[in-house]
Amino acid sequence: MTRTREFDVNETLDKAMHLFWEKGFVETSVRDLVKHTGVAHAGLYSAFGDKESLFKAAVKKYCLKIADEMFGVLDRNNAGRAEIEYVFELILQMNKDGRLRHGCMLVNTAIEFSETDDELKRIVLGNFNKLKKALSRALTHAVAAGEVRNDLPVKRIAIAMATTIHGLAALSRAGMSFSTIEEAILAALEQLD
Amino acid sequence: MTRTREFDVNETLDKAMHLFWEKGFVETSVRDLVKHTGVAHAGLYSAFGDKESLFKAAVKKYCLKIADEMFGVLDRNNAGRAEIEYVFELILQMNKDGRLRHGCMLVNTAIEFSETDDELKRIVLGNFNKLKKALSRALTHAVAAGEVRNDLPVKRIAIAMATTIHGLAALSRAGMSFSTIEEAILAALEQLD
DNA sequence: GCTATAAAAGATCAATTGATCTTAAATGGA
DNA sequence: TCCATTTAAGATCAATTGATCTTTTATAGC
Repeated sequence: MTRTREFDVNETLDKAMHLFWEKGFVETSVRDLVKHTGVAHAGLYSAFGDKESLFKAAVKKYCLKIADEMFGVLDRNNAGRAEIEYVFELILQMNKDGRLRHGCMLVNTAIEFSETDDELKRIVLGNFNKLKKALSRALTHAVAAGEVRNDLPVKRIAIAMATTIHGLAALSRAGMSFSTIEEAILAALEQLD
Repeated sequence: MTRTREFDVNETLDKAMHLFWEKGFVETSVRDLVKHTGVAHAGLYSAFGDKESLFKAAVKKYCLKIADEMFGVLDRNNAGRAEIEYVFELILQMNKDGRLRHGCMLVNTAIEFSETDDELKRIVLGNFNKLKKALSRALTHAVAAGEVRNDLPVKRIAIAMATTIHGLAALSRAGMSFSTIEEAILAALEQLD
């Protein structure tokens, strides 16, 4: 009884996410979004509400798609040292192939928004804590399995690693050299021995 | 033979710097600057040029005033472990008393600008490298003086510490808890033993 | 085929932006 | 005292913003 939508909502959200990831919220105009997604102004508004709602949907999609892709491996039942090393290896690889060229959308959002939007602040802090806990679990397993030094202060190292990862996100966006990124990652892993 | 300026240029730049530090470039309007500095629109333009020039002057002032205040101690002739510990202690203190509430202006600028403005990108990367080199020098002295483990990989740990400091800047702005900041700092210092 | 409905397209709105222009006030040497 | 010059104040400009409104097009049940 009604005209069918011609664009794919999920695909459009994905394109919007990448544009917001690159340019942030205020520097991305609705016209930019129209051009980049190929969806008309009214189409975006009917599907996602206003620009702010679209941005928040994009951030949530980033958490599910990108952050989970990067750190989901830590949630495996008996994730240990190998999974932690895999995460840092992946960060290195993503730096090399350009996937972290724009940094981390959550860190970018923290800088742009955490002082003015409580929901976004909660999302950013929540994801840091999620990463911290996942690292803690994996480190605990690693200690039990004798894969790391046995006096390792698990919670402290988990926080240090999560902090390093967030620092690397900022440095990646800033265009830091690959070799510097690599050194920071090697130092993070050497804390385990 | 001419009317004297009624406002102090340095003081005005300082006020503008703090507003830009808090809100970033695009979210700070010229009207905000007029209100916050108490200097009329034309006064700002005659003294600093356009908004972009004022922002860059503010970033350079931040480097000289804030960054030097935080890390200048590392440039002392024989800075060693004590000076490194002082820097991290200062970061902790500045988190506690709110001076890092808005994060680090250089990290904020990196996120907002390093993809679109080469001069600002150079300034941000240059300051990272300056910090890295200062830490390297101090670590080298610390190794020579036997203040840290003697197999310490100086360059790598310097990069790791600088990365941690940049991560802490992002987390501070994001409103991370004081205890988490403290744990990250303790982990950074424990790498020395 | 007809009609009610919703999507697509893009014109248009008021508000805000950075920047400029106009006017009035203040200064200090002649 | 007077005038050339610079500053201060703020009105104003064109451009851009997010959002809405209007018109056209496509759809699916009858």
